[in-house]
Amino acid sequence: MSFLDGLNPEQRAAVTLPRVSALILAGAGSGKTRVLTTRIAWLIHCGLASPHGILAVTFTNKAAREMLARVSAMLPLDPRGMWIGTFHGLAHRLLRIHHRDAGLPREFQILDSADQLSLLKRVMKNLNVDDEKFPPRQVAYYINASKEAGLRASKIEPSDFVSRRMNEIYAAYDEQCIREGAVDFAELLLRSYELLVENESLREHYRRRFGYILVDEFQDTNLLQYQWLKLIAGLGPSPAAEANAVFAVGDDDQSIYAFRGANVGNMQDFTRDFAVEHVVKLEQNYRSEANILDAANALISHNRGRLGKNLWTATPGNEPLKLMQAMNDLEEADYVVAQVQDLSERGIGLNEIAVFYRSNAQSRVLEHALFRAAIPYRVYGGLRFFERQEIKHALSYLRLVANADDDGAFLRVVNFPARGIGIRTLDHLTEFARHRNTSLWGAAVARAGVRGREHPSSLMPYPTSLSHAPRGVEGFVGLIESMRQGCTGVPLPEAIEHVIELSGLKGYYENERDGKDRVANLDELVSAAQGFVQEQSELSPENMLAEFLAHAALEAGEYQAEAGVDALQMMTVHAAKGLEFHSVFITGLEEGLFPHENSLNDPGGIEEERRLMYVALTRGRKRVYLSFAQSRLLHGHTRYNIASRFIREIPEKLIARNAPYTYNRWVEPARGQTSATAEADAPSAWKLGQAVVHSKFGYGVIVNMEGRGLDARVQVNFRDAGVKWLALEYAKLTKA
DNA sequence: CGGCCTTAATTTTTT
DNA sequence: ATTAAGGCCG
Repeated sequence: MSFLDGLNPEQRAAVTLPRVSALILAGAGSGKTRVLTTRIAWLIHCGLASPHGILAVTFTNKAAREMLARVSAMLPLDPRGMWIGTFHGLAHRLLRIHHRDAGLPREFQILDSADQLSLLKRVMKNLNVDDEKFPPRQVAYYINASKEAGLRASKIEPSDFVSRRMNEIYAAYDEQCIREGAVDFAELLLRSYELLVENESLREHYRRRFGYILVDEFQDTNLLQYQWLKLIAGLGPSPAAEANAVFAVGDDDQSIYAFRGANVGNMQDFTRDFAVEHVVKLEQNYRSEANILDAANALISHNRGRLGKNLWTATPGNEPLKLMQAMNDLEEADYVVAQVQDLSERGIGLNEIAVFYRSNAQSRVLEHALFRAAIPYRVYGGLRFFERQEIKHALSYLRLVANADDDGAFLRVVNFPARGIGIRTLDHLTEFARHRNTSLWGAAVARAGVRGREHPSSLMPYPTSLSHAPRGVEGFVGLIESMRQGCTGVPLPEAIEHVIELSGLKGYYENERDGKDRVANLDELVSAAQGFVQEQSELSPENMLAEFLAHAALEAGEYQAEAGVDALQMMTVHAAKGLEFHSVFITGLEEGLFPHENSLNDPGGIEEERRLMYVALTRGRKRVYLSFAQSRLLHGHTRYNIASRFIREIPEKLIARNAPYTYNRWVEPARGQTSATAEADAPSAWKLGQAVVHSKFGYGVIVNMEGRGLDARVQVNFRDAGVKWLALEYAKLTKA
């Protein structure tokens, strides 16, 4: 078979495995996606499975799209029979089909994280929870973690007063979700899981259907996702005699989502639960040149408890990694710009060059420098299209049209654009709604004295001219009613256009000083809907709106994808997973930033950061540039950092430095050097950013100072001992 | 009620 | 630095 050509023996073995469960340990750049897609093509080609019988789960929408594209390229078939998608996407698909069995309204909506938080805040306000003691974010975390552990509020035994209260909020939150017909991300998984647990015939149906299940990025699955898989594969409450074949592909060294519940342990559990006999290791890397791979291997060897895998390459290459020590973040950015220009002049396309950073906040300075140098760039991540406020507003109107009980959507747009509905009015509506156990919309309708949506014929007339948009609750109710009428039987893009116009959103932003982009985005939303309708042509028109709204929540989306434009690629390291580039810049390699300070506290945090660094390194094919800055403006204040430990964990012989080099002055003092005390130096000698040595804590950098003379204290960021305040009078501090 | 102002808090990563 | 929330005045 031609598509088996060019596979190495291990890849071929994996692709052609019989109908058994298997774990594929696929190192970075070892052809993982190729193996997955070829496996699907092979199964279908050999008649072992029909497209209908294949379930392929990926972690990102992008990966799902790519898989679909590559499979369709290999086989002349309509790929729509296959279920290929993300966990959330597939769970959503199940729930849409079986919404009745799952106890959900037909038009249920998906809450993204921001929606979830605002709903939660409302619930907490109702319960009079002190949000000082219970920060909504933490409560949200508790709820999500509980759901990911498969636990409903009723199943949790509170151990203390705090968790009792948390649990009360959790229960109230879920009730409110039901009332509004809203489902958050974790709920998609939990509810579809429960659907299958409780409904044996459904479970049997899907188990029989999906004889072959393939999972990408298995190391990133959480507990609930793994249970979900087991259920569909036939290892549920009433285990089938023979479980389905689960083909799990993963790399423990690239597990970078433990912070949100991913459980690498699933890999070991999997081999046990599915009695896996075939563990295939893909260890040949086809991506990076030897030096880069050596660096990555050396770095990751500092982690303990790995499954054990040794990546090698047949590609030679001794181009050293380049390391730049910059005075500050501006200089670092200039360095990146200069190097990018150099690469570009050598004929490397900008699309083939990527700049990575640990957190989104770091992109700003880089962007500024690139802009000045007139280098086109594209930033991935950051504010997503569907998360922009004007888009959220427009979607909220649509959500109200689809499902009037959506209080979140109601609150978002009831007074936007302003129509004279203030806090007082809303308090009344809220009170009324609570009293009558109805939604805010129900309360508004009652107050406006208009019949509900069951009787659209009794609409009050609504002016099409917007010169004097109706105000007050009546005006709003009339507006939504006429939107609802204007949207029925109309193609989705036109319906959206209608809503954007009628809501007054467009007019509002047209009159705003900086509203140009927002108007453009609203137009873009219509285009997005057009694209969506074309792609989803098999959907029935009445499902189209709900599906589009779900799509918006599930795929926050790279809609401004300017494919074809040659632009430098900028992204967080997380966003870089799965990609590869000719040249890669890893910036901000500083203690506290990368590894991030927040990761230092939790167990395994450093190892996850190291895996993140490993991912970053292994993205590069030919060249890797490392950089760090001694000082950096962050959150409006200058921070003084020392070089990341990850730099030291790469063998020196693989690195070329930008200057005679001192590792940010971590050089051991010459033997016998006199160690002066603090008092011996003039007070003015201590400056921010000064590198110092402490007899006990070792090497560090002064990051803060206060007081004078004998009272003077300095804050030092130590390489190994963390950040400490020291009294200069007593501390044995030496300039390094 | 609504807009404008000040103030405070926030920031790791994202499906 | 940016943004969310809170307070004040028209």
